[in-house]
Amino acid sequence: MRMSQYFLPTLKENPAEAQIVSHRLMLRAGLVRQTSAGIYAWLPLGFRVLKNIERIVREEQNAAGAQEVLMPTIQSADLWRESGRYDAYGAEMLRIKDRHDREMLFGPTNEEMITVLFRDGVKSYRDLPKNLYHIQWKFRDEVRPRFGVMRGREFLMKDNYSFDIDRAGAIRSYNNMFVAYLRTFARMGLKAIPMRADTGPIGGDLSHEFIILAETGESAVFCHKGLIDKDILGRTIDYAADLQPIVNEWTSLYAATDEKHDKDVFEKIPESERLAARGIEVGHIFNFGTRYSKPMNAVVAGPGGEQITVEMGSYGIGVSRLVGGIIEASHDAAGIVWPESVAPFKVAIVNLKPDDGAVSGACAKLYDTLQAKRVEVLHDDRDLRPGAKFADMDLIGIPWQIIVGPKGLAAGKVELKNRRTGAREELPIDQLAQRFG
RNA sequence: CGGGGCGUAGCGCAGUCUGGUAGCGCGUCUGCCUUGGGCGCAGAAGGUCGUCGGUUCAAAUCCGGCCGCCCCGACCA
Repeated sequence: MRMSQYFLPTLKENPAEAQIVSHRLMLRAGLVRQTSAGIYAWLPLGFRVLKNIERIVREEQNAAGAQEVLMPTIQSADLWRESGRYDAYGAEMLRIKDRHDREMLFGPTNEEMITVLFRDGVKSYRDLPKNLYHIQWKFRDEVRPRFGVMRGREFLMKDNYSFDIDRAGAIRSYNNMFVAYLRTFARMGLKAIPMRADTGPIGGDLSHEFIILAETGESAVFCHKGLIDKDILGRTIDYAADLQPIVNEWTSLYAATDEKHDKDVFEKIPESERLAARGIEVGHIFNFGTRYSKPMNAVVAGPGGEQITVEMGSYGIGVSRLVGGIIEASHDAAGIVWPESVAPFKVAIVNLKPDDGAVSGACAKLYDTLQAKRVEVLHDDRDLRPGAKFADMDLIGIPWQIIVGPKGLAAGKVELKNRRTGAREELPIDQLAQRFG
C-alpha cells in the first residue's frame, strides 16, 4: 500500500476522551474512530490488525477440531425464554422490536442459538463430539463503556460451544480449548496466563480466564512467576491425544484473580517467585454440563437407544479487545510496537526524498519486489519531511522500517530498522528483499 | 446505577464568573524555502459556540429542559 493514497488519519495530539495508552494510540495511529459510547468504526489499519488476530484464532480453532459457522447478530426473544435467560439477563441485553412488534435482541452471546442448531442437527451419540465456533459481533449494553475497544458495548468475539456424550468427553473438549488458547495467545506475542475463575451467570463448575499482564489491567492478579516463561509453541500438540498433562502443567502453579485469590496459599510460594500484578482478560473457557442442554432438551440417542442430555462447554476470545490488549502489552513512548504476527504490515519503506528520482526509483523497485513476494509492505511515498515520516512510522508500529535516503543510496545501501529494538543495520539494497518473504 | 466533570474550527484548548466584533496552538490548503527525527517564511480556508426554549435592545456568556461524551466506584468477553 502506498501511504500517499491510504486512509490513515494519524493525530499528533491525544484526543481528550482517551485515558489509557492503548485507546490513545489506537486513535492517534488511525486504527479506529468512536461513533457512540463503546461503539467503534475500524479504519483500514486497525481492520487489518483485527483480521490478523481473527486469522490466528481461526487457525488454532480449526487445528483443535472446531468447525466454523456464522450465526446472526439478531436473535428472537423466544429463544431466550426457552433457556430462562430472557428475563434474567437484565439491562445489558439490547432488546428491539421489529415492524410486526416481535421481540428481538442483539445477541450478547450464543448459547441458546447454538443449542437449537445442535439439537435440530444431531440425534445420535455417534455424531459426538462436536465443537462449533463463530466469530461475530456481540452487543452488551454496558453501564459504563470505557478504555476504548477494551470495554466496548459492541465487540467482536470468537465463541464456541462443545457437545459431548459424557463428562469425560466434555473435559477432553475443555482441555483441547485450554491448549488451543495457550497457543492462540502465544502466537500473538502475548503471555496469557490461565487462572481459575468463577463461572458467573453462565453457570458450570470448571472455568479458566486467560489473562495478559498489563499495568492498566482491570483486575489484580496473583501468580507464580514460573508461568510467565512457560512455552507452548515449541511443542507438538496432538489434539486427539490426552492433553490433561499439559493442562496440569499450567494449572499446577498458583494463579488467581483477586476474586479467587487465596492469600495463605500465595504466601507459601517463595517471595522471589511471587508475582502480584494487574491483568486483562482476553479469553474465558467454561464447562457448564447440562445448564443449557437440559432446559432446551438437547439430547441424543445413546448406544442402547436411551436419551442422553449432552454435556456442553463454551469458550470465548475477545477478538476486538485483543487489539487494545496487545497494544497495552507492546508499546513505547513513540507509539505501538506490533508483534509481527498481527502487524498491519510487516515492512515499511520510508522514502526520505520523494522528489529525488534515484531515491524514489529505488523505493518503487523495492516495493514491487516485496509485493511480488507477497510481503505486506507499506510505502511511505508522501511528500513530507523525514522527521514527520519517522514519527508516523514509529507511531503505527510497523515491525521493520526500510529507510531509503540519498546518502546511503549513493553507496548502494539502505538502512533497516527494527521497531522493537531500535537496532539499525546498513544493507546493500539488492540484498534486502531476501530478508523478507 | 451512585458520585464528579465536559460539550466553542479536524485535534488540543482559551473566552463564560462581570452579556456587546469568536480567539490561540497544532493540523489542512496555496506559494516559496528546506529535506536523516513532527523545519522556516508569507498568505488562505474552516465555527448556526451540542440542542430546544426563556430573559434581554443584545446571549458562547444569564436561567430552564433535553441530548451527547468522559472520569471514579459497583458490574462485566
